[in-house]
Amino acid sequence: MSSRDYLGEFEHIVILALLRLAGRAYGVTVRQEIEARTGREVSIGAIYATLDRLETKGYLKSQFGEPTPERGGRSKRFFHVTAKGMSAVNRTHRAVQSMTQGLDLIGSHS
Amino acid sequence: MSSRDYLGEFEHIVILALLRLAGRAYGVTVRQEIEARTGREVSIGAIYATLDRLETKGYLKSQFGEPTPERGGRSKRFFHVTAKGMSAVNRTHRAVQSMTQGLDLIGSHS
DNA sequence: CCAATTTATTCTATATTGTATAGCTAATGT
DNA sequence: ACATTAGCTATACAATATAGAATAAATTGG
Repeated sequence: MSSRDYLGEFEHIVILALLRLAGRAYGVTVRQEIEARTGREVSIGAIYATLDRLETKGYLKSQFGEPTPERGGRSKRFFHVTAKGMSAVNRTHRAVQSMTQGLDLIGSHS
Repeated sequence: MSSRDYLGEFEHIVILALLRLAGRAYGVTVRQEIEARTGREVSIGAIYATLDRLETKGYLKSQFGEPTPERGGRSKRFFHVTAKGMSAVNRTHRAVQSMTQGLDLIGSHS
């Protein structure tokens, strides 16, 4: 466990997107999922930079997929969260949770 | 609402500490609260830098308190969260919440 | 097979956050 | 006045956030 143990705000969002996209997570879908869920618009460059950083830290692994039978376009790079990545999300979650405990914030009850 | 609408990871933790400390939040207590709740150790400088930035953004306000009847020492600078700051926390919370919806993370059920 | 089109990734550059250490100030007590 | 205490400021640097332009790999039409 190195000095920077918590996920950055955006790293957190991105890794959650990967978890919900499960097997079909790659740049474009990650971006869509974030926008669809939160309404937040992010550049595709921001997504990849973050994915790369997370992979470097060992929180993600990626592999290129076979070309799909669609129109055209380069092959997708699929990402998935590693066990180490899961610990990081959980750690981050626990921290916020413990600080939130007992406070009355919107969406915090039930 | 400017381009950077979400609280950074540490900003988030700090502002939550202020909320739970209510009227008695100043550098030292904020640091203690974070350490007590999360076990995370941060330098006092990190705390102030973040408080200053949040205040600059209008998320916090501060004022110096009267000297206390204790041993000695400089007077405390008390911080409180503004309405704008509350929106920011809530916005940040909602984002994570919406991305977490339905996922099975530790501490996410109940 | 070549050019155009499509989808996706990589590069690069900059602003904002995270974080620590050292140094400075304002009270109090003697 | 001086030492001691508690707390705040200054500064510097590393890591993260973010966008835009450039590049690459497929597919299809002619």
